Amino acid sequence: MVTQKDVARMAGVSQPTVSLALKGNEGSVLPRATVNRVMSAVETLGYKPNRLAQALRTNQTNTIACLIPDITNPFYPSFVRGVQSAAEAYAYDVITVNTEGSRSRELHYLELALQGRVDGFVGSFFGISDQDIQTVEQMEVPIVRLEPSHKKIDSFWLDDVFVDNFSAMKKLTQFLINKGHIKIAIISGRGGPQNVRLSGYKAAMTGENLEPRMHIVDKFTEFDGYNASKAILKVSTHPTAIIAANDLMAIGVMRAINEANLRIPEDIAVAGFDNIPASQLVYPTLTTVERYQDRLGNLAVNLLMARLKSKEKFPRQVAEGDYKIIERNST
Amino acid sequence: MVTQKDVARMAGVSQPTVSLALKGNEGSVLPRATVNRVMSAVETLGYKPNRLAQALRTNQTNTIACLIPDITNPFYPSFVRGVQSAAEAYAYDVITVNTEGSRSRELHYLELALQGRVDGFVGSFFGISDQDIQTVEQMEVPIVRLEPSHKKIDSFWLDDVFVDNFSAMKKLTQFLINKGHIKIAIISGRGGPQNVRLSGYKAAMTGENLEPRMHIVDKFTEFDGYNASKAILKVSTHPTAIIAANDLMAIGVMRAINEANLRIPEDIAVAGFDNIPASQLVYPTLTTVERYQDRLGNLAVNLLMARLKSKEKFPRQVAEGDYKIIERNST
DNA sequence: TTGTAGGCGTTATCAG
DNA sequence: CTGATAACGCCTACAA
Repeated sequence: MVTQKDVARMAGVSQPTVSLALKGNEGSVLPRATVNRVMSAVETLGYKPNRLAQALRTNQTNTIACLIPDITNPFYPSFVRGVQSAAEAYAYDVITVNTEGSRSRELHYLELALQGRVDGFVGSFFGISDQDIQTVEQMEVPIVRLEPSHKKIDSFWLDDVFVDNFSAMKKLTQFLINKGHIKIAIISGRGGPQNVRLSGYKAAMTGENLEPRMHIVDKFTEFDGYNASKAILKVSTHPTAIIAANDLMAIGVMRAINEANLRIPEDIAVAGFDNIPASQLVYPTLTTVERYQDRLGNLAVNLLMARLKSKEKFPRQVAEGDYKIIERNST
Repeated sequence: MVTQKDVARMAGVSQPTVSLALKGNEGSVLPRATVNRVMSAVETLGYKPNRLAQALRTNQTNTIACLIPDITNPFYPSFVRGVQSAAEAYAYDVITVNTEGSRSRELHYLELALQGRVDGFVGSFFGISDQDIQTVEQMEVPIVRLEPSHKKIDSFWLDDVFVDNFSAMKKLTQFLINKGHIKIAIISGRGGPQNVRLSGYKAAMTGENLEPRMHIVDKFTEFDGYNASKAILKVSTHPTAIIAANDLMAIGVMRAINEANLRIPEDIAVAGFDNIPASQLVYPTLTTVERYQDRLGNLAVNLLMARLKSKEKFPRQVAEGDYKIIERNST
């Protein structure tokens, strides 16, 4: 490994001088000539700074961790992508970790910071509830969470980015109502973002004096959507539109409708949530809600960097991301 | 940050003794009592070893980099997952990087090793051609590539894992032939794995004295599959089966067939390659080839670890992964 | 303008 | 059995 010492020897200067020359101070205390000599030595030797040593000395690793429940869940890769590209712009590395959404694993990975491995966190913390905030506060590590809604808490370390799932689902429901649908059912789970979406649906329906038809499921796969719709379609007064709280379930809904020999959207309209890649590959293509996860990733990193670059604590930041109803052929 | 010094003070020993106690030598030179005192101090103080400092000292970071072209490409997440879970078992961290498949970015990220940030690499190197091997050799960093076929080269640092794309596609084609198809077309690109698959198709067809019908495309999206099939379907003697070199294109093929008011599989059978999540969400579900990417990820990490754990160089390793024809409703 | 000295937290090699 | 001591590569005073 080529070190500053090697460079120093070659340039005929001392090692600290090399260090100085490399950081290229604009007010440069060093004379041009010296800097040039050092630089050409760096060049010919192929010196690369050892970032571990830098980190040990400066106490910052230029690395952040990105925690997500599961990289194979189609919602996350583009968030990760957004995080990585933003981080790269700041010359930061990203360690991506699958937490399985479990609290213990989330807490476990937060220890990466205590081991001096990362400077901060970005990601989706399902497990860490508001009562863990104390723990987090005393770790004194900046964290930016990806949340389903605006949470009001006090903290000097926990920032949030969020998309307003409530109004997104409210708007999606309203969109169907405006299309003339009266009997609109929803299939949704109770956890995390899905619960918030459920409320949005309810708000839209009751706001128009329509009766909410809610079908609660435990898990959120295509299969769960399929099963739930089977039940829904059995009833003779079945709805003319079904909303699923995510695209995977919506695709299951579509299959059930197909098998019942009903047409989409003529007999029953279907809408989903998330705009996963598959949503435009199914037939008919699925109306859904885009959350611009890549931008959320960017946003999250920007908030994190604001903290990392600032020497002083400052109160919690919350940034809202865009969403958009994507109208396709299923409605 | 709690350091060994703090622990030492609390346990009434010197700092190096703490270091000794922690690594729990089985032949333990240290008396039980001392170890216990140290351990309880570790416990109460919540000491976590600073891995940067360890890395600086030992010259190994316990981190590997996973290079892939694009995390949003549905093929990769489960490979990454496999890599991460295997690495975790070895107590290694994984830094995942998107290279865009560009040679310059791949070479750039290989510098992570020179910066002392990672111990080795795993992933898909599209850009690094065989002529870069010299460069790689003199970096003296272990790399395990995910390759589309068995490549015979000499190296002490480059290992490969691969799935035999040639025989997989040959088998898939044979599968269709056995179903009675005579006129079977393929839509494929020329690059990387697709080229190998193309050869497999050709081998199967000529082996049965059937005329290959090859449609070469430049890119490999759903849209490209759609366009290519439009052309194919125009001809009156159109094939009774279409193979696409990946699932995304196959799904495009299915759409084109739908729009031509033909039935799948009665009029035309369709098969893809990769078993991406969407392939079982489309209607009808798509017959395709599973490559068990998660296992490949595991395998790759295992090969890498063999090198990292061994103090001596040894000749190149090549490991073959499984594949399987997944028969679904499109054939 | 440059070099010397000290230290970041750890491990390894010695004496004692 | 244990405690100094040095070293990993780098950065930051401060002194020359």
